[in-house]
Amino acid sequence: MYEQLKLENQLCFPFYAASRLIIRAYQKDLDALGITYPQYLVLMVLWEKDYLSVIEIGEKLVLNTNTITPLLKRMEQQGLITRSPSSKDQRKTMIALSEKGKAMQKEATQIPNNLLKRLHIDKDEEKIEELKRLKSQIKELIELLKAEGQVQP
Amino acid sequence: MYEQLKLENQLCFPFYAASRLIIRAYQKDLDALGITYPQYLVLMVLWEKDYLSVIEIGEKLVLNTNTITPLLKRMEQQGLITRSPSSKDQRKTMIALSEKGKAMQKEATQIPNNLLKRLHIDKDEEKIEELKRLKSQIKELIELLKAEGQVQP
DNA sequence: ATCCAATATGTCGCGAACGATATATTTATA
DNA sequence: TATAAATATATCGTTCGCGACATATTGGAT
Repeated sequence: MYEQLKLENQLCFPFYAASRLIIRAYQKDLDALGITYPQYLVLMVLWEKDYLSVIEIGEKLVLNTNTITPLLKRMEQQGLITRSPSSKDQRKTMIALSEKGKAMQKEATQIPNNLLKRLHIDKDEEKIEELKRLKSQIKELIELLKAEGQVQP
Repeated sequence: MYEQLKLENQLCFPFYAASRLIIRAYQKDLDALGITYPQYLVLMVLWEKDYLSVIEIGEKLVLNTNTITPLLKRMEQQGLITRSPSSKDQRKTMIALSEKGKAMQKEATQIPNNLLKRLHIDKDEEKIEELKRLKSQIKELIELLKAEGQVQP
């Protein structure tokens, strides 16, 4: 009984397990760059658009300042980024890529493809298309979850 | 340039974000029970099959002993489970549900459905079917990722 | 001008995750 | 039957995530 409480039948668990397994699969490449997975995410955000506030980065990664601030401080210590108050609004801490942080983009280009290689599907167009569709569906779910989270209690 | 490094185009990020958003959506129900999300997962494993070794639980949740041992100790302190060495193999620590842990199953039955309610799709058969298919696809990916992780370096 | 709510960031403490490593017990092998 | 290899668990240190709370700055409303 309580069929709905079997791990097998849960929606939540596959996401939890897949997320960690993907991060593990990335580990080797990230170790080579000397960064962690969340740090990699921050860099990706900044490679796309440099000079953002703490909260702007947080919005993109769905993370709060209590997670991001210490993360960014560690990245500053490693010389990947700089943190400086905005001249327009003294409350804001603006984040900018350092030369080291910028240079790392080139080294990181192969990381997404390496994951596909590790899964032996980098030549499998059909499988890659399937993953793209999967990604789109998950994005829809994310929007649904975000909307729910903003409902007033 | 470096189109493949946009957060938008990453496969990894949707899983990472979705996983955390789902856990957040569960939070209210878990708070009411006084447990965390990983603790909820451990309980689900034990509700399905009681009296398992640390490693057996770890295999189901894709977690190592360095994560699970402290987790189980906290659960023991809360009186949810008991930890005792196996008589057959003194190396094994066997985990069993306490009465409190067993009783919690009944209180937890509505948790999975509450998530669907929060997303306003609990009556939407079509959407639920879509999520089931999504779950199956993610499970396939998980198997692929697990197999990769076991390759000798 | 003054006060107040909103906004932006940071701090603190706890509970995961996980790599590296240690310890104890069992099993296999010489 | 010694002894090495395998197995099961635990410990330690670092980095997240995040709830709760504190601090500082800004933009309005009076």
